[in-house]
Amino acid sequence: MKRILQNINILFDLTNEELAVLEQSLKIVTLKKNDLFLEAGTICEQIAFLESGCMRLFFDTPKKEACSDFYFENAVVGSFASFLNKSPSIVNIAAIESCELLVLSHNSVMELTTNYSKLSLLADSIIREQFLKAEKRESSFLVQSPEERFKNLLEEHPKIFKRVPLHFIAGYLNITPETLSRYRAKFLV
Amino acid sequence: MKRILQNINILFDLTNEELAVLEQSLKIVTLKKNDLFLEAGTICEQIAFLESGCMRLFFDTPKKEACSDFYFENAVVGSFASFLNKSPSIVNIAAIESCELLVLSHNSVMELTTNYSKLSLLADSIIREQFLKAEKRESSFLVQSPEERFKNLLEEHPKIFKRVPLHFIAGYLNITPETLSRYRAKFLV
DNA sequence: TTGATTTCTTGATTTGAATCAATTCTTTCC
DNA sequence: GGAAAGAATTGATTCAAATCAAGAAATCAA
Repeated sequence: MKRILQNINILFDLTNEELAVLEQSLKIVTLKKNDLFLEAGTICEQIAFLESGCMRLFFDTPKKEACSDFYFENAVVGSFASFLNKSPSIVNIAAIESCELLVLSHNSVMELTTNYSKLSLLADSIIREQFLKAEKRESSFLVQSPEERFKNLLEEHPKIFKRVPLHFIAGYLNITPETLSRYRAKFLV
Repeated sequence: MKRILQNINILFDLTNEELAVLEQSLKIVTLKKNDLFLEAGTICEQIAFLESGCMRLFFDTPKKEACSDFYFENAVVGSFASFLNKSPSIVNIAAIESCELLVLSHNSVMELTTNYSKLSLLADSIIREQFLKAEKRESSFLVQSPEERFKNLLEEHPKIFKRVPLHFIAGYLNITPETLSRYRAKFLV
């Protein structure tokens, strides 16, 4: 059984039936580096659990690609704004490394959450998590300086620097790669 | 009947029973200018519909209050992150003007959404809306310059400038009041 | 392996916004 | 109504990060 299913099972104590239907609904998808999971302008029709690899969410901009979020093993991947509203996405999501995803279609999600109460709890819990993340992210822009954001990321998620190209991290922090490079030199990373 | 209930009724075509239970659950609260609806560190135990007046959401920071969102008539007010997770809020919400609020407790929301399908749809729709808003807001920081954010706000929500003190707007745009003042002079507002 | 991209670093310069400071304009409320 | 507090403007200066510009290092592909 996939690691992600194990984790979900541990947290939500699924019945055999729930586990079975969830497993049947999940489609395994592999992406190569740089492959798009979601393209801005299209509707996010699916949500995925990231079994292995890492990905990034980014906005299109004239000059650069404004990287905005990273996903690692066990993350839930997708644009909830687009998925839930069935509206065109304003974000892209792409693989940074080769990735293995367990994908749920919109229909599957609806079916699973309406018919299985524990899966509905799982969905709720994922949604709740998103709200926390969004609030923290917004606060980071409003209350921290770029340098503070850098130090904070370094402290809380040092592994990101091992796996993600620095120019993506620069985008996430909303600074240029040059500035990130100087921060790194300054703090002896 | 309160305007907000009318609007909800129009959108969701409630039954008489639904309308009645919703109305019974709503508690009318009035706030004076600067009164707090939610204080950072406490759990957001209630969500409100703003019947009249306007409010702001802001983060605590050492120097300034980093204003982050505004609410006007018909808005849904609260920290979803704190409300849904029952976790301490990292945001404050306060009245900018005298406000009349229709308040729902956490229990009421749970009861209403589990027992009345149309009210559950209403809740879902509010949640969906939040995701769209959060994604747009994040994109504004990553893809727009401060000056572009200003011009955009001026174009899309000119009335904000009529009702909200400028230093709050400056916080929302993540610039100083001085800079906002100069933008205004530059664009002849 | 080597040549070619791409990524990262380092330096010099520019620039936009913050800061500091002073004044005017508005509210608020005794 | 007038004093006091708060909000907004305007100017001078500083500063942090962007930009511009090479190079170095690493990755990729032929």
